[in-house]
Amino acid sequence: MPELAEVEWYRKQWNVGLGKKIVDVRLDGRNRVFRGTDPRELHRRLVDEKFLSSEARGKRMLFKFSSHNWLGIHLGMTGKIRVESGNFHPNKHDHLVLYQSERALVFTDSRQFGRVRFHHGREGPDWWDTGVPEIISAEFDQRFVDRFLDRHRKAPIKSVVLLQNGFSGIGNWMADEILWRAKVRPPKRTGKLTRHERAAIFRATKFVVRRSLETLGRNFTDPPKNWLIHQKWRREGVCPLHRTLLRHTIIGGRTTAWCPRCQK
DNA sequence: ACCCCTGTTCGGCG
DNA sequence: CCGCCGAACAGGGG
Repeated sequence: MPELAEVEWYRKQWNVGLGKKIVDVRLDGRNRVFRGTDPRELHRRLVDEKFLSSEARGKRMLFKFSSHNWLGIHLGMTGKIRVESGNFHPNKHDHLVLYQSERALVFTDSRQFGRVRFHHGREGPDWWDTGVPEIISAEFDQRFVDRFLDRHRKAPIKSVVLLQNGFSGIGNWMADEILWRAKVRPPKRTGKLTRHERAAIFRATKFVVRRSLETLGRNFTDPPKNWLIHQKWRREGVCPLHRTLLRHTIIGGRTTAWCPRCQK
């Protein structure tokens, strides 16, 4: 599921455990989700430490613990974060469980495309600061977008909006939502976009992200009824504007829905 | 049985 | 070396 707005919602699920100590950790270090990290160190260092804070950037999350311990989580396609009771017993896909006295903080991921990273150090993990601006920040402006688009002239715009180096946190449904709102055809080569279309893509990106954070990101409620996402997966999905039948294509290996009437 | 998938990474190709 | 694309990862759901 998770794109930036859902990630934000998942991140907050563990907030109920803020300020409380981790009393035990359960994990299977051989699991793929721990690739590139040392799960034994994670286990050893987190026990007895307090959960202090968390933050999200794009689709990534960072959880901070006392004594300079940091936990990074990426949910991949099917990852989820939730809270269970203190006597919770993990099931097959519950790859990481942080027990506190009153609850269990659980990371689960059936397909194991997600990832858990651990870092110990006063400075915080070097993999956290990528230099890519958050879409809601002021640094994500028209100039940044223009420069990014210029670097990918040959690719279809749909693929470019999915690149995390530029459009941090945008995933498949948000990309389609943005291009539909900007009235741009997803297969269009990025280098063929007019100045006007680039501006529309920039504005639509800001808008879709902001509104998604206010709905999905806040309490997992649906985005507005007149958004494309509600039609995109329907066999007979129609454009929310004037009920034209949507067209479906594969772009960059991803299912893409768009309105042949609105999008040029 | 078969095909689909809201993500990322890697190898091949041009 | 760079940019682009398809495959692979792994499992559940339609």
